[in-house]
Amino acid sequence: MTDTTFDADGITLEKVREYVWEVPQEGDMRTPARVLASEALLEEIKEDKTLEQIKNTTHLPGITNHAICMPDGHQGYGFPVGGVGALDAENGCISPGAVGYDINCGVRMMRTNLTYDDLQGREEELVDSLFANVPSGLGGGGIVKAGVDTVEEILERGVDWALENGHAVEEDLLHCEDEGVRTEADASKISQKAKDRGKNQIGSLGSGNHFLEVQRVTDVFDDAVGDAYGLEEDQIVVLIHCGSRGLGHQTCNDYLRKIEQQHQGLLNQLPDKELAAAPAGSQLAEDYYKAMNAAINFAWVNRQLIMHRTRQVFERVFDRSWEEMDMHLLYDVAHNIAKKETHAVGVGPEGRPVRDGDAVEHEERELYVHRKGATRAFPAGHPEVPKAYRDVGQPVIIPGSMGAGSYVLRGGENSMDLTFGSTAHGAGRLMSRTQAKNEYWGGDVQDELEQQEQIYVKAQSGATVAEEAPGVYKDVDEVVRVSDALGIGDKVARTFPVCNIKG
DNA sequence: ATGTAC
Repeated sequence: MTDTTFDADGITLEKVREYVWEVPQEGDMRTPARVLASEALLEEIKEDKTLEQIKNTTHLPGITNHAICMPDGHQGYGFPVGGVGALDAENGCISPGAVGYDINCGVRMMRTNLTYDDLQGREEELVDSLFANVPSGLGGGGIVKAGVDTVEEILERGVDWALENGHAVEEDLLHCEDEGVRTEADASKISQKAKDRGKNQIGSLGSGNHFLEVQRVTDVFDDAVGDAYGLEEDQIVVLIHCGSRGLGHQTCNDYLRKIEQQHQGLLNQLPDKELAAAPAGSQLAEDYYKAMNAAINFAWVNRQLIMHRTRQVFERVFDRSWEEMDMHLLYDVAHNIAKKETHAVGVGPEGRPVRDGDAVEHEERELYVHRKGATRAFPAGHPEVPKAYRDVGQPVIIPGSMGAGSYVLRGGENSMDLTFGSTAHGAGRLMSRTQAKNEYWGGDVQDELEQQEQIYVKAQSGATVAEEAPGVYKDVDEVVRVSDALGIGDKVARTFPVCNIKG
């Protein structure tokens, strides 16, 4: 390691500038790979296959500018969790592994006008009531029990279905990425098996790192943006982190197998089978995109039902209407998706995308922006930022571990130039689930959190608590510090857990 | 992440 390079066991990164590192283009790489991280985070990132994977990603046809690894990057299926890959939507490809198994895993934050004082002494009652009323854990059981026809409606209509069926109010849609619906969804592109898995899971948290957390706002770093978001110190908020459950998982699996079979030519060009991709314009690329959009809609309805049920739980516990408690959706943002987006891309003399320094002009290009474990972070003024937040930028919600709290950021000024409008999505794991279960015991973790931090955790399984112990995660403060310093997602507020329910 | 294994 020198001032300008970082040696990571066989892969040498060159420092472009503070927090920007590059794996130079070589061999069959189509572009360089970039890692946005501090030296401290790089020391952790280099411990697994993250760097190799982000390098592999640059082999995908149509990769534009560079494959990008976020400060919270870690190893995933083929493509790192914490990766952004913008692939040309005309001449490139789309890759299910670069979206992730949990299609539209994401987070939403709901505000309240309660303060920490209002809750103290009632944490147990609240956590018990949430746990009893919000389905969680592996397998079936959701807030809505329905048939496949209902699933199909949800797949195509997204949160609009929830609105029509009394699980949402109009404003909920406005404060959701894409207003809670991907219109290019087609339920007929989702397998019967996936729909069958989904029909018993409409409105359910799931397991693993998914949770519902009641939190208090401990810091507001930017008063003006905090104001626009309706956040102030000591306020109680609710954070919901979950995805598309078995339906999304099945959909990812279905299309990976089909793409592996039908696009072997492309597969053979790639260094890792897990990056299997369908060429833009192919039938499977179109089908996967429509299916993925449908699974995205399912996940938004899932988070919506859980949020609305949480309003009802608060109504019972605090004996007031949710409107009186000001329980409005701040924002819902996905962190496992791909989307056709138009971005300004540097183009060389032959009209092909080139690195910015070599560009003779910039052109608007349509790209499949894959964000896997990465959050959209559009800056102020972007037309896709809801009107209420347009002047300050899109809210970005970064969940931390259950002992460390979470952050609210706003899309930064540099995000469009550096990351196709994206930033990190969380703390990132430090150790595997298996390793975590050897290091921790769920009951001990729970007792310690309650006694030392006054955090009340209730889970279906002790193993899940061990797997999610605060110590298995990277330092979320450092991840957010780097995002803020790069100007891709700026710090707005920090929260700390009060009650947490999980699978 | 996931009815935690093709």
